[in-house]
Amino acid sequence: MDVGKWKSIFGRYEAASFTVNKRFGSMIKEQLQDVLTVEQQMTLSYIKRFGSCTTTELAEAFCVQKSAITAIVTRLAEKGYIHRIRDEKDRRIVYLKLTEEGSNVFQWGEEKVFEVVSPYLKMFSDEEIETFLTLYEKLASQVNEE
Amino acid sequence: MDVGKWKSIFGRYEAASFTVNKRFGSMIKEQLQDVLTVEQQMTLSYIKRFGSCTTTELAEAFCVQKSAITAIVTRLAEKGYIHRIRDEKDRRIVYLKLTEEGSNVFQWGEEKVFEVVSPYLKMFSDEEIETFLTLYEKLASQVNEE
DNA sequence: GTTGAACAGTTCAACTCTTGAACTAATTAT
DNA sequence: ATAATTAGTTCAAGAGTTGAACTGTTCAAC
Repeated sequence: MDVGKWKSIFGRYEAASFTVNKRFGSMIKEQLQDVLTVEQQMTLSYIKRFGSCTTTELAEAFCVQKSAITAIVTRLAEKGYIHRIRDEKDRRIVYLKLTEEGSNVFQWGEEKVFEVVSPYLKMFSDEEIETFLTLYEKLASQVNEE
Repeated sequence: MDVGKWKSIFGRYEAASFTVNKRFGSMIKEQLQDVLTVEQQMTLSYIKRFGSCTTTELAEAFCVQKSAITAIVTRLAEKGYIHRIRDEKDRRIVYLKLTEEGSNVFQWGEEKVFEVVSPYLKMFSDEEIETFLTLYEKLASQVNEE
């Protein structure tokens, strides 16, 4: 019931996320120049966080087909940012790890993204940012339960 | 000062937005089937909201080059969802309008997106959702000031 | 009035990302 | 041993994007 209320809330969410995503996306892309694409930076980030991971894991985390990950990883490997290492026990599995250079490039990119995003986060009061993040994280964890 | 605090806040924001964007994006894409892409739906949405608009306007709103908009609009026009109408006074300008069919398809798509997103918004209390949206909108408006 | 700058939009080649189907190779189940 | 499953890749096709070059139109300065 009260469909109108939810349509209105949905509309507000839609508008805010559209603006934030498009603007941040564009600014981040600009900062990463021709060194990395946004998807490539996120891929390095994921591998960095877990130390190493598989194509299948990345595909699930990014909500895409495995072949999409293969393409991204191949480009990153060609640039020398990623190693492919076969599991010795189960030789179907390929572990992805950052190279030294990949780790450095990721660090550089992460700093660029930080420089884009953090000025806007700093416009909030401590209480506001904590409240906002808590609710955003709640949304994320709910969306994450499939 | 206190760089660590902001790195931590940034990290939380990054993680939450990654999850929400990837999951919602994937679910919305699935719902829109082969009828519309997410970008196409957003394009119809923008035109619907303003009644009519130009390539330049869309390029600014979407933070992309005008040639990217031309490509999307061409595909939508080929499907019969958009009309291109030249301004009689300034013949450089092309107004984009939804056709009857375009309007219907947009309505259908918007309902699909609503069905994906609204269940998650409904998991929040009235107060939470209001707080969250207010802060998200504040972020959006700050990001929007170029 | 003519000329040149600016503007709106399109075209094109090149690239990234994505899907889905077909495939290889390895492991597991029956 | 055979069949099913799993991990990953390859490939063709299509969407979205950029940036440069282009058409056509308007406007400003001389």
